[in-house]
This record gives sequence, C-alpha cells and structure tokens, in this order.
Amino acid sequence: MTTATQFEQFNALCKEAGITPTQQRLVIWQTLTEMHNHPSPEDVYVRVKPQLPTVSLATVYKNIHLFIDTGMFREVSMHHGTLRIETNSALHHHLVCRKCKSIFDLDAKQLSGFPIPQSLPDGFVAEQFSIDVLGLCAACRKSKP
Amino acid sequence: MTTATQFEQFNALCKEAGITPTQQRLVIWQTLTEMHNHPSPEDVYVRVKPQLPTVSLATVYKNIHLFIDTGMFREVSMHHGTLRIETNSALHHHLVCRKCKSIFDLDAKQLSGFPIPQSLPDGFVAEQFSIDVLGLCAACRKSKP
DNA sequence: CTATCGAACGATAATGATTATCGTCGCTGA
DNA sequence: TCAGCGACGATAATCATTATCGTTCGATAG
Repeated sequence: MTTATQFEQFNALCKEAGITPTQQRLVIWQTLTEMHNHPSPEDVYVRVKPQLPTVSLATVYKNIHLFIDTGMFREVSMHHGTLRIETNSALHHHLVCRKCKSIFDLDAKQLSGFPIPQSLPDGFVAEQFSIDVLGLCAACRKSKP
Repeated sequence: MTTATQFEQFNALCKEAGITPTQQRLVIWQTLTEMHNHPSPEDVYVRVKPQLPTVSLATVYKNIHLFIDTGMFREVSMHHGTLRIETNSALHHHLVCRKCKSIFDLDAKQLSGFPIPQSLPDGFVAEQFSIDVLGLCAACRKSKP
C-alpha cells in the first residue's frame, strides 16, 4: 500500500529526475523500496503483477533502466552483461566506466596487506577480494550526451 | 607460436587440474595468456580461429569454463549474469558465493580501513567503490560436490 | 596392428534474458 | 474537442550461452 508521503516522495523524485510520474512507475518504485535483497527484473515483475494485472514485463524493464539511468536506483554489478576472462594474474583493481562499461586494470600494491575481516556472517568463507572503482572514463566524459 | 616451455607448462597445468591436454585447449590457453585485457569468449574465438580453422564457438565456451572451474583462469565478475537491482541504499559491500552466486550484503563498517587508491590513470573520474568479497556461503560449503 | 571405449569436438538447436518494434491509450495544451 | 506526444502492452527479434547429439581422436587392451 502506498501512503500519501510515499506518493509525494515519489513525485518529488520524478520531478528531480525529469521523468513523468505514472501509476506503473509508482508501483514499481514502491515495490523496489520494499525489497531488501537484489531482485532481478523478473522478481520485480511477479511482485508488481498482482497490483497491476495488465503490466508488461517490458514496462518493468524499461522503468527499471529509467530508474537506474536517473540515479534513483543502482545496479549491483556494473559489468554483468557477458562473461569476461581475467587474463591479468597480478593482484589488481578494476576501473569500470558506468557508461561504456569498459574495464581498466589498476595495479593495487596497496591491497596486498588488506586485512581480511574475520567475522563474516552466516559461515561465509572469504577467499578473495574484488574491488571495482566505478566512474566515467576519459572518452565518456568528453561525449556529453 | 607456442614454445616448448609453454607446452610443458600447459601440460603441467592440465595434470594439476586433472584435465586432458588437447590441441584446442593448448591454443585457447595460449591465446588467453597473450591477451592482457578482459576478453569475451567471442574475442577469444576470433583469435583462435586462424590457428584452428575448424574450432567451434561451443568448444571455446566449454574450455573457458573448464579453465575457470579448475582455477587456471578467473572471470572478471563473480556476479549473476543477469541484471540485479540494488535496493539497499546504505553504504555496503557484497559477499558473493562463487558457487551459487548468491549475494549477501556486508555493512561498510566491517570493511573500514580499506586503502583507497589515489591516482587513477587516463582521466578516469571515480564516483563510487564496490567491494566484493568472494568465497563460499555456508550452504555451499556443506554440499561437497 | 587393430578393435574398442570414452573423452573431446563440431555443428546446430534450444534456451533465457533483454531489447526493439509498433499499434494503442490517455493526458495536456491549443 | 482535437492534435501531439509520451508511456504502455504485446510480441517479435536479438544476443549470449548452453544443451544435444553424432562424429572423431587417442590411448589402451588384445
């Protein structure tokens, strides 16, 4: 159920993002704020469907991307699309451009002595770290749009 | 061109990994060691093709996965292959199980003291960090195979 | 040396996620 | 009221990846 304040908050967010507030967007946004895990578009769709029986999966996709592009939500991984093989066996970070999704290596001597946290929840055993620095590469900074 | 020592090294790696050294695997492995970026299976395929004109893309995929599963190479991102939305707006990082790919949130305080690299190359503008702790979740540790 | 057996290959169909297309709907302003 | 436009819904198309399956290769037993 959407409260009045949530509705106002959503309208304010849309104004800020420069997008039209619609019923579908409200329900999708509201659903996302209620989910505290890392849902896929399909997950969102099945939760939205009962409230908007005529909604299309394509609409869910379109609006999720809209939310991400306007900064209302983030995606978990900036490089999820296709399988990429790591050919650099040295310890290093990644620079990931959020626009063109290209990946640059960043040598990380600083990381060599990184203290592994001992108390990870749920019996999780850590083996390795992977650090992404997200931002904009030089090429994408130049091309404004 | 594969040298004698590379050939020996590859054979040793295969023995260690418990897989059969084949001509296709040698060429794919050799190609990967020569590429210093983050190639996709398709990228690898087009470089392997001239040396093995009859090779199939499926074979490239199968052997890349074999290399990854046996630890001869790693993949860049351990995350799901699908889009996931981040619904936790608090500063946090991720525990990622390398087997079932499930993602757990890790409060940022548990990773405090992380050394942030200062000088980024190529005019890259950093906006945000994302740290993945890779390992095995409790459930996957129990199930041996 | 030849027959046999299983692993690896190659070709291709199938799948799953995502995106593009396109006709329709509903709101806003003339 | 009517035109224009953005958003929607349905669905076709695309792209990466995986599964299937018949064939081939190589090691080994006879």
